[in-house]
Formats: sequence, structure tokens, C-alpha cells
Amino acid sequence: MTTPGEHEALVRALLAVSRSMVAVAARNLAAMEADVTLPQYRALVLLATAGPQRSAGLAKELDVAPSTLTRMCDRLERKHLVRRFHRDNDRRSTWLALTPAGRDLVGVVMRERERELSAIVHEAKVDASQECLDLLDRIVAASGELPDAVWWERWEISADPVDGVMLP
Amino acid sequence: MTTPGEHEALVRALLAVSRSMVAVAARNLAAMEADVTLPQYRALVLLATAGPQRSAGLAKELDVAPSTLTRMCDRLERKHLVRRFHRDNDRRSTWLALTPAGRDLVGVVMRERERELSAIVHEAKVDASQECLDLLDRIVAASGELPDAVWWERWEISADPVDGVMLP
DNA sequence: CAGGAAGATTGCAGTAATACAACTTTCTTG
DNA sequence: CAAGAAAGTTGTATTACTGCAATCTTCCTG
Repeated sequence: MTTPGEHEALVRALLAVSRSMVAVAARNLAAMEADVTLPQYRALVLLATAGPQRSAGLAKELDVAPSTLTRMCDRLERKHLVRRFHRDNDRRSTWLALTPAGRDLVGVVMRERERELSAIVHEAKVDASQECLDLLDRIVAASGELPDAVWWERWEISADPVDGVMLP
Repeated sequence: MTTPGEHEALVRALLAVSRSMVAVAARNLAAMEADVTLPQYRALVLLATAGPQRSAGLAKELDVAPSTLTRMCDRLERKHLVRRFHRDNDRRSTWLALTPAGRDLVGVVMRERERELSAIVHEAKVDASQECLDLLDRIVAASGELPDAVWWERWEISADPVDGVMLP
């Protein structure tokens, strides 16, 4: 079990890690010059991991007003990164899904980030014991995020999954 | 030394960690409702860690045009989070520094993030061996970020350091 | 089927980010 | 000292984000 001191030490270490990872992600996304804004990119990532959504659901996850989301999706649709569709003969709810291009964009950004992390790990010359890997995995799980392997599975099927498994 | 397989495994684990930490930071900042935008917050953080800057230097670090930075600082100054001043009888360069309020804002956001990370660590029920802490520290160092203790030192003196040690 | 609820969009309005070009001031150098 | 470089600010314009209120379909329910 974790003693108070160990707990604090780990939290402090993670706070620094958090700053590192945020900086890496920010540089990474800026460098892509991907023609999407940060709010737009957040929407794309949500669609990649949580799958197609109703407009209202996505608005709630992004914590913006419905009208804000409508406008944002207008722009994303204009760029062919997202598409709208309907289901179950329900013409009220509009569903949103990534296009293959939208899926690819998220994948490219993530692959690039992976490349940067690889360089950092190389630079750090660290030895990753199983114990440390487990620790990282548990932190990820506790924060509510998906393990890497699962993340990529979700990503893989996130474009055009209408006949697939991601629709509830 | 790290074998190929271990390297890959660590990179993958870190990629997931990166997604976690970005999510935590995003939630965190959004929840603060701090009356600053993300670009503005990035500027404040840079001033907190790198100390007072010339306008051009900050613009370069943020990768925006000088005029963009001027306008942003107009807004930050209006909110009393940043102040402009001159040095060395040089009336061309304008320097930028945090006000105490600006410094506090950054500190509050970071403390809140620390609180969230503490909850996650608690939830994860992990045991942090010295080996794991060292690994995290080396990752942080390799990414060019400061260790937590140093970060807080910099933060501490970042407001009104004109007679202090942060000015080159 | 009629009334109302649900869901998204549109009208309207304000703020922010962003950059290019022109300009002002100030420093530096020949 | 004069010419020019350096640094920041202002003028101007575009795009995006954001939300509230009104509207328009569409679905549901009595």
C-alpha cells in the first residue's frame, strides 16, 4: 500500500509529467498545421474514441451549446472530416461520424506524437521494468482513459462504422 | 540498456499517459472558468516558468505574429494579469511580466490539477517505487521540462521579479 | 389527430485569435 | 549626425468560438 510520502512523491512526479505531456501534445498539434482548430480537433478525437454521436451528446461532452456544435460541424463537414447522418428513421437526431479523412487526421497526429515520445524515451535512456509499465497502465485506467491498444482499435473502426459495432 | 521491445512498450504506455494527462489538463482548465482563453493561459505559463520576456521572445515561443501578441497582452493587461515595463533605458523593447494576480492564477490552476492527480493516484492504488519515480523524472528531463520542485521555485518568484534573479 | 416535447438549426451579437502591411519611436552604426 | 535597422503598436480584415432566443421539423402522447 502507498504510504503518504510515496503518494505525494508520485503525485509531484506526475504533475511534472503532466506538464511535459501537455507541452509535447501542444507542440505536436501546432506543428501539424492541420487546418483544424483545437476545439475542432477535440471533437474529432471524441468521435474517434467514443464513436459516432448524436449532436447533443457531443455538445455535452465538449461542454458547449448545441448551436456552437452545429456551427463547428458545418465547418468540419465543409472540410470533409465529419459527416452527418440519420438512423432508425429518426429524422430529428442528427448523428455525427468521422469520415476516413477525419479518422486519418487523428491517426496522423497521434502517430506523430508517438514519434516524439519515442525520441524522448531514447533521449532519457531509461529502462522500463514491467513494474513501471504496470504503474503507468493503472494511472491511465484510473483516469478513465483507454489503454493504447484499445485506443487504436477504436480508432481503426471509427470511420464509417454505420454497419459496424460502434453504434448503440 | 533498453531493448527494442521494452522501448516500444514504454512508448505505447506513454502515449496513453499523454492522452490521460491532456484530458486531465483540459478538464481542469475548463473547470476553472478562469476568464482566460487557452492561448492566454499558455502565455501566462510561459511567463511563470521562463520569467519575464521581451514581447518578441514570447511571440516566438508561442509561434504567433508580434501583432497578435500585442493584442493578447492588451487583453491580459486589461485583466491585470500581466504588466509591461522597460529596462536598461531601452525604450524600444517592451518587457512582459506576470502580476501577482497572474502568478496566482497559474498557481491555482496547477494546484487544482495536482488535486485531481492525487485523486487518480489514490484511485489507482499504486505503489510508487523509487525506480518508477526515477523513470518519470528522466522522461520529464528528456522532454525539456523542469522537475516539479524547480517549477514551483520559478513560479514563486515570477511575479514582480524586476529586482530579482530572473532577469538576464 | 392535436398539442406538446425533443432535437437540431438559424438569426443575431459579441469577443478572441490571427496576420499582413503601414507606421512610430528608438537605437545603432558608419 | 544621418541612414537604416529594430521593436513594438495600429489599421484593417478574416475566421472561429460562443451563447441566447427564435424557429422549424419531427416525434410522441393523450
